[in-house]
Amino acid sequence: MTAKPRVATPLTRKLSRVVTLAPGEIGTLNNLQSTTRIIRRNREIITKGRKYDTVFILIDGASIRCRILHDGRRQLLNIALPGDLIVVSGAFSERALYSITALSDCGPSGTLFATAQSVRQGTEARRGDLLVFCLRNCDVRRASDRCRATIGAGTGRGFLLELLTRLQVIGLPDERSFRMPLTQELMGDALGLSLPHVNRTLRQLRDDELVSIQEHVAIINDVEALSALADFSRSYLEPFCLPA
Amino acid sequence: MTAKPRVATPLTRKLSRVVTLAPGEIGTLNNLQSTTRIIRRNREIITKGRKYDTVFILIDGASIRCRILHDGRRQLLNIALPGDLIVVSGAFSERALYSITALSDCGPSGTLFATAQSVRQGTEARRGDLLVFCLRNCDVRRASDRCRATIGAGTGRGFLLELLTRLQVIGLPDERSFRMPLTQELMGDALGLSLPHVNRTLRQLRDDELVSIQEHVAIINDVEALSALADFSRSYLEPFCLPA
DNA sequence: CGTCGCTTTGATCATGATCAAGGGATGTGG
DNA sequence: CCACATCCCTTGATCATGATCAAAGCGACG
Repeated sequence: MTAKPRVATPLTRKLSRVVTLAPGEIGTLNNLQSTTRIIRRNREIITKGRKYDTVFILIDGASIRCRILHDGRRQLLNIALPGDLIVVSGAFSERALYSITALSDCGPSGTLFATAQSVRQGTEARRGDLLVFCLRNCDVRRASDRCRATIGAGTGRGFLLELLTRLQVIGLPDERSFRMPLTQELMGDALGLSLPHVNRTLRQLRDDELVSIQEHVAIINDVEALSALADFSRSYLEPFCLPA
Repeated sequence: MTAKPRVATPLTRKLSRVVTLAPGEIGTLNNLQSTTRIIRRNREIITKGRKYDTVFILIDGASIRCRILHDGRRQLLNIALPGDLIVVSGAFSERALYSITALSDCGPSGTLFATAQSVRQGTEARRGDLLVFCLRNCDVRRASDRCRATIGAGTGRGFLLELLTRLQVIGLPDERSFRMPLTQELMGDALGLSLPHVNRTLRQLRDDELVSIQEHVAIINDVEALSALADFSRSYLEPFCLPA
């Protein structure tokens, strides 16, 4: 047993579910936090049409990728949480397809970034590629599961469960509550529902004592009942078992 | 057993949009067709919970990945067309999360499969990994765009455009028509709409002379008008430009 | 010839959008 | 310290979109 750096950052926690990380790799990946950028809340992390020479991984905070419909409505295409890939276009010499906006303020404990290039450094190159591929795989599963939240039963009621489960993977102090990064308006944009309707649904869930959101903190009182109501299964978050 | 290496298979066409393929690679990838499996229409290609030792790529035909909600409704999570990755769980020693069902009958010109393992063979290993990663990237974009079709404007009217565009990428004899692989019921399951409603929407589009579907052949009469109506942009299908 | 799978259409009902108004917290300038 | 502005949440009333229930048409095929 060696001297122990921080064992668990979001990125290493997430990857550990997917791959068996060597102790050395954990240290390397934890050091990614050094590559920081200052971005304010509601500012663009990535600008549509620009070229980036690296691949970005979100280390802390939350960000959204969205597009604007021609009638002015906004549509969230992705919500990134710590440990998630944000852009891979840098791996190809391609322009970013969408802008990406920070939901959290920046600063010492704010939204930080790492490049996949630096993920590759310190690990053998092919191994680094594999790690990025694993992250990308998570994206596919998540996007696919987004269909469930949107199309599926209990319209949108599984949304909070998705956030909870994703945050649990990367570590939560409390197993049933988390800080809600989205306003009700954004939840509507993510789910294709109107703001009043989101509000009423949450109100209903609160009345049923399943969920409460206060002061930007969501508390899931009855995960079981809500899962049944929303037809939610967390199987899509089950770890891969990669041969070390 | 055709001796002649066809220059353009769906897989190489699709990859060519994303990567610069070396002539030798094209030949190798075309030969993937040799690894065939016999699967009948409506039969499972992949069974949920089973383990597979390879990664599957769909060469011909169409297949769907779906889940059943507890009220019995069916929900399509993915529609795979030729050149698409079907399962990557084989790359990890993981069980398949969902079953996958063939939409087309099998046979000499039916649904064929290739393993990503064989994609790796004949190309340098890291290069092969990259190709698989590119395919996986396409999945992310597509799944992300699925949100558009589902949540976005013109509820479901962009669906036909998505299929058209994806099929154009891998090659179509006619630029505005294609063979429709889905029944109206399945379209409903994909979009979260009821069968009668899908039918009425199509009926409306036909009355407006934008789209007609007859004998399983869809004809898009006015791509421009339909794109505007559905808020469809095909930018997400723009090629990466990978440094050769 | 009858069954089956797929499409078509109608009538009614419910979910969720839209429009509208107000409330509470936080912040900012006078 | 107050006026006021802004952002976000809350709630009500009405309206439209799409679900549900029901029935029938229509090929294909054994």
